[in-house]
Amino acid sequence: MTTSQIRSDADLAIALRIAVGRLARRIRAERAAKGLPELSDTQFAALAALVRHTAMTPGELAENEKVQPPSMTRAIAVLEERGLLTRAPHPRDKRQVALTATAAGRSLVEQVRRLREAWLARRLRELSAQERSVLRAAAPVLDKLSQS
Amino acid sequence: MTTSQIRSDADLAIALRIAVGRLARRIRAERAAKGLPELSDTQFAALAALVRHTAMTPGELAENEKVQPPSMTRAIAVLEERGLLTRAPHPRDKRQVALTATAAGRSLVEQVRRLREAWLARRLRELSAQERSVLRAAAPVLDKLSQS
DNA sequence: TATTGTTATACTCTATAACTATA
DNA sequence: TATAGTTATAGAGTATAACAATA
Repeated sequence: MTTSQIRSDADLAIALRIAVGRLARRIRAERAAKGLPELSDTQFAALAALVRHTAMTPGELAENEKVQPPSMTRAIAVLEERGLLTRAPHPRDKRQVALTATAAGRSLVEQVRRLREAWLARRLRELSAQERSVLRAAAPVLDKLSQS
Repeated sequence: MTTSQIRSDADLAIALRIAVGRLARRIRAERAAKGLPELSDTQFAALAALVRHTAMTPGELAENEKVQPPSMTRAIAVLEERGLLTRAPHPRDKRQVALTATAAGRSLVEQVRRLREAWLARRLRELSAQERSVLRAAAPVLDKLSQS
């Protein structure tokens, strides 16, 4: 089927699955391209979470990224070696550790995001004004879908 | 920023990046959920390519999925062990191998797709008719974006 | 006793290099 | 000589199980 023949919700689901999957892969591919430090998905996701929520613990990060605690331990070790995060004692619980992104860590997350967004913004400029306005209307709906 | 305040193309790029990335992860997560045979991304992508284009060679599959030939050799070996594809001599070139998905392979690819689309179709039914029509208009534009 | 985090160990996936068979 | 595919081997990432420190 082609996307110009979307009738039922089932057809819409198929068209969205294909387009969203391919677009997400294309956006993700922009990370590796530009000589930035290579981080795995888990490492990057953990660092991005720390940029957003400061002083998270390894357990919270593991839960957040749906990996097992030992996997997060390893990811954190790599990020610490590269100076992208620091550890501090947890204020109340001596078993836990409070992690914080360094300035270098925050900067790296921003650079990667800018790369991805720049690629997408270039593609958007190649669309017609009408196509862009369709996407502008769709963005909040896609966001809602993604949160369900 | 929230998606209700999308003004510039840069803002639109940010909103789309976030929503598309999250939605793609959510759709992909439906594969593992339901007791189907576990296949890696490369294995599944190779099998899906064989469902679409019959009698591909290992080299074509490797090129198609952007992996090195030895990685595809391994993926093919797993798919063959599980009875999801079969090998045949290449008609002209004895160095090459012609691969074909078995009935079981085709069936598995369809089941995984149905799972993902069913999840998405359920989410779509929770939207208003107007939201669905916005997505219906956006699907071809997203498709075009993803192909650039 | 339960929980947080780490270490030990094994499995999977991918890559590069070397090899075999065919063109 | 060059090409298609495979085998050998190593590196990165994740998981389960076992352990130490703390609650």
